[in-house]
Amino acid sequence: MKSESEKDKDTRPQIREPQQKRAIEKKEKIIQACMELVSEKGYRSTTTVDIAKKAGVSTGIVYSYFKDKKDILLSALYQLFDQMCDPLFELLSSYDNNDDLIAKLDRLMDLFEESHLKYKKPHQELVSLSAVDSDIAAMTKAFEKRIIGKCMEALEQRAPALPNLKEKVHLTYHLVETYCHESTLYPDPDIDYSAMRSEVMNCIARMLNQ
Amino acid sequence: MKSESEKDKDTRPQIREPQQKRAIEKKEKIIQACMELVSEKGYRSTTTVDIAKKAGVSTGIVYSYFKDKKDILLSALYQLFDQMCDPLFELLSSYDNNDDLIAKLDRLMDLFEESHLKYKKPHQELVSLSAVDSDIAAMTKAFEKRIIGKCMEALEQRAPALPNLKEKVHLTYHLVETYCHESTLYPDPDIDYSAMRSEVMNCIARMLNQ
Amino acid sequence: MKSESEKDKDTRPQIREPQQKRAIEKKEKIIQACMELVSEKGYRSTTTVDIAKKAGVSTGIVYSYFKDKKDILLSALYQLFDQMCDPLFELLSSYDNNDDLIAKLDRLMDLFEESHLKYKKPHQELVSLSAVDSDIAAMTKAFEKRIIGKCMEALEQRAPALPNLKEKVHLTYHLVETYCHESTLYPDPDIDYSAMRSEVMNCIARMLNQ
Amino acid sequence: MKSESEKDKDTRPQIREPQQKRAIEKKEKIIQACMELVSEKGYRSTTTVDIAKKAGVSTGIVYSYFKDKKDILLSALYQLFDQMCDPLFELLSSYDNNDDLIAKLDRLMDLFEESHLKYKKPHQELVSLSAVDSDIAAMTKAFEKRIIGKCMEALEQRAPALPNLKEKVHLTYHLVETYCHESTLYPDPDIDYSAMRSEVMNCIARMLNQ
DNA sequence: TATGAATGAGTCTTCATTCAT
DNA sequence: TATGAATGAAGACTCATTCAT
Repeated sequence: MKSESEKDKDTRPQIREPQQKRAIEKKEKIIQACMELVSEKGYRSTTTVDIAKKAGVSTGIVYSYFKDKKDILLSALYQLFDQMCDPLFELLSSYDNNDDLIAKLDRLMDLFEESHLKYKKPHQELVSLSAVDSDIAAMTKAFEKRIIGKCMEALEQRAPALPNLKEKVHLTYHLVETYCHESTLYPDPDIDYSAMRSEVMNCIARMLNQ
Repeated sequence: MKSESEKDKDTRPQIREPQQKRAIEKKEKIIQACMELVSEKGYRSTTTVDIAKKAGVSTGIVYSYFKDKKDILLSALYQLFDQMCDPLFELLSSYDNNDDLIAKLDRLMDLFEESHLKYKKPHQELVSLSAVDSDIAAMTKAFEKRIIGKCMEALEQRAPALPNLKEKVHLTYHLVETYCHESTLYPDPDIDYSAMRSEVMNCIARMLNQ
Repeated sequence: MKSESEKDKDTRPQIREPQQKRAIEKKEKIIQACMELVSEKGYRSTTTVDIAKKAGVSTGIVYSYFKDKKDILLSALYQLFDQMCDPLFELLSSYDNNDDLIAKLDRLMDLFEESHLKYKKPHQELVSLSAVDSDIAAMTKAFEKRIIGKCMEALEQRAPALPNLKEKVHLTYHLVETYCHESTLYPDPDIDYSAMRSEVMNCIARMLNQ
Repeated sequence: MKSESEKDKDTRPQIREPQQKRAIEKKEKIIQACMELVSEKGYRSTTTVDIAKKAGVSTGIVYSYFKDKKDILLSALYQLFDQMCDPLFELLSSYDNNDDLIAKLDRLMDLFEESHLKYKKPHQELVSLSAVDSDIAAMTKAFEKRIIGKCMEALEQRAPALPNLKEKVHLTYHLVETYCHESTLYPDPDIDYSAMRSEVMNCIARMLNQ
C-alpha cells in the first residue's frame, strides 16, 4: 500500500499530472472535432475515424475516453448547450423588477436568434437525434428545464403570484424557440418574420402580464 | 446519369387499368409495411429487405414501385399526412362565423392530440428526418402550409381585417403543435398539461381576438 | 395423323402464316432494339427489359425467340456483320485484274473507315466481348474469314502464285482494321493519320506486289 | 461529392516508414489476388469478397488501399504492363546501330509472343475492358505510347531522316501485336503462323528501310 | 402465344469497434 | 497508454429469368 501510494507520490503524480492534462486536452480535442464535423456534415456522415483524424489522435484512443460514438456526441452537445446557455444566463441573472419586460424579452430573442444562426447545423442535428434517441432527448429536455428554471427564478421576483407560471414560461420558451427555428432555419418567403416576432412578443407579454 | 433517370421513367410500371388494382394494392402493402416497421424500429433500422418481407413481396419488386428506400418513406409519410389531415379539414370546413372560436379550438386541439398519440413514433421519425433531409422537410413544410391555409380561410370569414393573420395562424399552429408534442410525446411530470392547454388556448384566443 | 395434318392444312397454316410473319417481324424488332440500345449504352448496361420495351414486346416473349440475353446480342451482331459486309463484298466482287490495286485498296479503306465510324459503339462492344466470350469471338472470327476469303478470291485471279497469300491477306486485313480502329475510335493527336494511311497502303502494296 | 473526394484523400493510409513494408506487402497481395482471379474467371465474375478472401484479408481493408474495385484492377494492370515492358525495354535500350535490324526484330517478336502466352487471360481482359472503359483505355494507350516512344528512340539513331517515323513505328507495333494476338490467342488452323511471321518481318523491314 | 409482375441471389461498399503491436 | 490496421456484418439496389394469368 505504502509503496503504491509512494509511487503515486513519487513517480506517477509527476508523470500523471501532465498526462492527465494531456488527457483532458485530448478529450477536449475529440469533442471539438466531433462538433466541427457534425456541424459540417451531420452526425450520421461523420465517422469515428474522421473524428479521431481531425482531433489528431488515434481511432483506438477515442474508445478510452468515450463509450461509443454516441457518447462523443453527447459530450459535444453538452458543451454546445453550455455555450448557448452562457449568454442567456448572464442576461437572466441580471434581471431586475424595474426592468422593462418587453425590452428584456427583446434582448432574449436576439440571443436566441444569434445562437440559432451560429449553431444552425448542430441544432438541426440535435432536433433530429432528440426525436429518435432517448438519451439525447433527455439531455435536450434537461437543458430546456435549466433555462426554464432560470426564467422562472427571474420572473418569480416580478410576479410571484402569476398562476401556471411554469406552464407559461414553458410556452414562452417554445414560442421563442419556434420563432427562431422557423425564421433562421427554414424561412418561408410568405412569412413576414418581423411581424411574427412582434406577435410572439405580444403573446408572451399578454401571457405574463395577464 | 442520363440513362439512370431515363430508366426511372421507363421502368416505373405503366399501370394498366385491369392490373392497376393489384398494383395499387401491392404498393399499398409496401407502404403499410414501411409505416409499421418505421413505427416499430425507426427508419434507419428498417431495411428494404425487412419492408419487402413484411409486405410479402420480393426485394426487387419494391424497386418497381419506388425509386429508392426514401421514396417509400416519402409515400408513407404522405399517406400519414393525409390521414392526419382528413379530420382536421373536416372540422375546419364546417367552420362558421357564429361558432364559438374557443369551442372550435378546443375540438381542434383534441384532434391534434389524438393524432399525436396515434402516430407517435412515425411523428417522431418525421421530425427527426425533416431536420436532416430536405425532401422530407419540404413535404412537412407543404403539409403545414396546407393546414395553415385552411385555417386562414376559416378565419378570414370571421376576421378579415386581422393584421398579420398569416403570422398569427402560423404561431397558433405551432403553439398547438408544441403543446401536443410535449404533452403526448415527452410528458414532464412537473408540468400540469391541462393548465398548459388552457394557457395555449388563452394565448390563441387573445391573439385572434386582437 | 390425318386430322392433324389436315388441321395443319386447314386451320393452322392460315393462322400461322400471318403469325409467323409477325413472329419474324417481332424477332427483327427485338434484334433492332438490342442493336440500338447496345449502340447507345453498351451491352452490359442494356437490360432485357429495356430491349423488350424498346421492341414493343413483353419481356417474356423475348425468351421464346432467344435462348438468353447473349443470344439476342449474337443475332444482332450477326446482322451488323452483314450490313458491314455488303458494301465490301460488292466492291470485292467487282474486282478486275486490270484495275489498279492501289485505287481499289483506297476505296476499300474508305469503306472500312465509314463502317467504323458508323458502327463505332457496337464495334467497341464487339471487340470487348470477343476478347472475353468465346461464342462472340467465334462469330467475329468467322466474319473475318469470310472477308479474307473474298479478298483472296479477288487476288487469286491477279496473282495466283503469290506465296503465303492467305497470310498476306490476313495481315492486310489487320493493317486496315488497325488503322481504322485507331484513326476513328481512339485518335491520337500526335499521329498524322493521313501519313499513316499512306504507310499502310504502301505496306500492303509492297506485300502484295512482292 | 465533396466529402467523398475528401475522404478519399484522408482515408488513404498515410503509410509511415516502419509500416510501409507491411502495407505494401498487403497491397501487393491484393493486387496479386486480383490478377489471379481475373486470369481465372475474368474481371466481372471476380467479386471484391473473392479478392479479399484470396488475398487473406478482410473486405474492408481492401478499401483502405484502393478506391474501388476498378482501382484494384487498374493497379494490377499497371503492374502487368511493367512486367511486360521490362524485357522489352532492356532489349530496346541495348540497341546499337551496328546491330542487324532483322535480328533485333526477331528477338522483339519472341518477347512479345512470350508475353502474350504468359499473360493470355489478363491480356484478353485488358482488351475487353479497354474497349469499354475509358480509364483502362487511357492506361493501355499510355503503355503503348511508352513502348512506341522507346522504339522511336532506338530507331532515330539509325534512321533519323526516315519520313513518318512515328506512324511507321505505330504500324510496326500493331503488326507485331496483331500477329502475336492471332497466333497465341486465337490460332487458326488454316494459317501458317511462321509464314505469317516472316511476312510481318518483311513488311516491317521494308517499311523501316524505306 | 403473350404478358409483365415478380423473384432473390448476388454486388459493391461502409463503418463502429477491436486488438496486435 | 497509444496506434491505426483490420474486421466483417449489414445494407441498398440490380437484373436475367420465370411463371401465373
